[in-house]
Amino acid sequence: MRFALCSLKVRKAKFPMDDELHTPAERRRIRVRSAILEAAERVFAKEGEAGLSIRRIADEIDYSPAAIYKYFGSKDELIDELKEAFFGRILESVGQIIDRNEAFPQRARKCVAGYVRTALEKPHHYAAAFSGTAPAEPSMPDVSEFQKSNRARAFAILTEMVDEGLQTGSFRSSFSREDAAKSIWASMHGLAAMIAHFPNFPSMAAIPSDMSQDEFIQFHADLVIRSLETSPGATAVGNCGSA
Amino acid sequence: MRFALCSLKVRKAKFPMDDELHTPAERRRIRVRSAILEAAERVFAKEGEAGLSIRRIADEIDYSPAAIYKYFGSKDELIDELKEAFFGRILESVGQIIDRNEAFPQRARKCVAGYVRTALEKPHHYAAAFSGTAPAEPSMPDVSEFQKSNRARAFAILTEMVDEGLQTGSFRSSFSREDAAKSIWASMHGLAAMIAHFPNFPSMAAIPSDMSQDEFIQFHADLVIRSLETSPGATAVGNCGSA
DNA sequence: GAGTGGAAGTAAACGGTGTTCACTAATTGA
DNA sequence: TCAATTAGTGAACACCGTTTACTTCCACTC
Repeated sequence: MRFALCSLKVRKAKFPMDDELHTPAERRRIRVRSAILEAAERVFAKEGEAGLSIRRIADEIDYSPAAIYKYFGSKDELIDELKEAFFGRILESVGQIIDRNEAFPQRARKCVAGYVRTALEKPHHYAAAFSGTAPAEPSMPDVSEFQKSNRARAFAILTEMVDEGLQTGSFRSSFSREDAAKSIWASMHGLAAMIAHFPNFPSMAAIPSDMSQDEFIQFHADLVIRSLETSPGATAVGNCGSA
Repeated sequence: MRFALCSLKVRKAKFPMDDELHTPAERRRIRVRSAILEAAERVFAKEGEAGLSIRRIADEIDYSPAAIYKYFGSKDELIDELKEAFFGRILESVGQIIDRNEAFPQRARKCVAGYVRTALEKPHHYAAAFSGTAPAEPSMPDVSEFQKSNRARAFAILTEMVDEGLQTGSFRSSFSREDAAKSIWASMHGLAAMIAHFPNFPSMAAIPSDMSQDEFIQFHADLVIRSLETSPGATAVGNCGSA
């Protein structure tokens, strides 16, 4: 009795939604799945993407490598989940900053600096999240699927912030909200990527800097916001408050 | 006769400097070495870092995989050389722009835009050049070694440009030349990395843009330079000349 | 409680990777 | 011409992601 009907994805049981997880089997499944992700997280943070292998994860939790494929379709799928969770953490951190009761341009600066700082709490993760030439279309099949991703939500937050800047007159009215937000994103991503790549940027071999990394992040954030401001004469550029 | 004296790197003959390459053996060695690099280049540009394997290169030039190790110490060493050559191309392109006879702020903008555009002629290369958490100290042992690298020379060019901006009064005098240059570098790297990762940035799933990619590069470059200007009132932001 | 269907988990294998080693073939210099 | 060095090779090692056939175990129905 070996018919191939419905043969694709026979093995991998579906992951129970988190609204209800009554049966012991489901609870157990969630526990094992989390253990895998946590082990992966551990290895990843310590040794980067290169050091992360299915066999290594399996070792870490005393499982066989094949067992992991009962919970994740592929290594990429597993790593994508790590990245998504990581972006969730950045999102949360930036969200906290943006919700604070503070005057606009200063809040915007802190928002940019906060993104970079949070991103760099796990340099390996950040580097990996943007590594390689990436998901053009196929991996993001559905529009609504993308809008639920933490990347997209982070971008939405950024756009709202730009909107506020435009409406309060802090930012030049000729800028489109989306394009300005994308430019900000590119600039702050650039610094984060730079530091993730050169661990002690802005200091580099033979080109030391008199700023600490944290001061430079603030400096860069000031400049990024300054580029959009209506009259950037008297901004905070130069004095580098760190929080 | 199997003493271990001087046993490290016995096999790999040293690569002849390019000042004199008289003997046929040396010429031949250079030819083979170049063939390897060209094959690697070919595969890399087409399939990215993931598709590049020693065996694949060997296939391409009808050699055995082991032969390649007579010319390169490791795969990483080979790839590093590809990256370095790639940065050389960016450097040359930006250098051409910066040498043109043109008014300052406009030239600076074109310089930034030029970096991004040239970087993206080979997206795979650019993504790879900054992939992973990178050479902290060990791979850049010598200061003078670093200063000869194309990365360092590119940075030097950027610093000179900032200097010009400071001296002509285009840029705010309170900025340090190095820090301003590093901020610019981070911002333009950010856009390049973004496009290398999302091939049709600034358009993304569900968030289209009314700008073409080239227009957006110009727009971003305008903003980056604007962030440093003394009085950025009447800059070119908005009108997106593409060359 | 017995039995059954399906999920959990595993050992072994497949085809791939970077790299090394012992070896032969070719080239060079004296 | 002969010795020494170099170029090049095939086979192997240790690893990788993934699949397959298999056993074990659990939950549910009769």
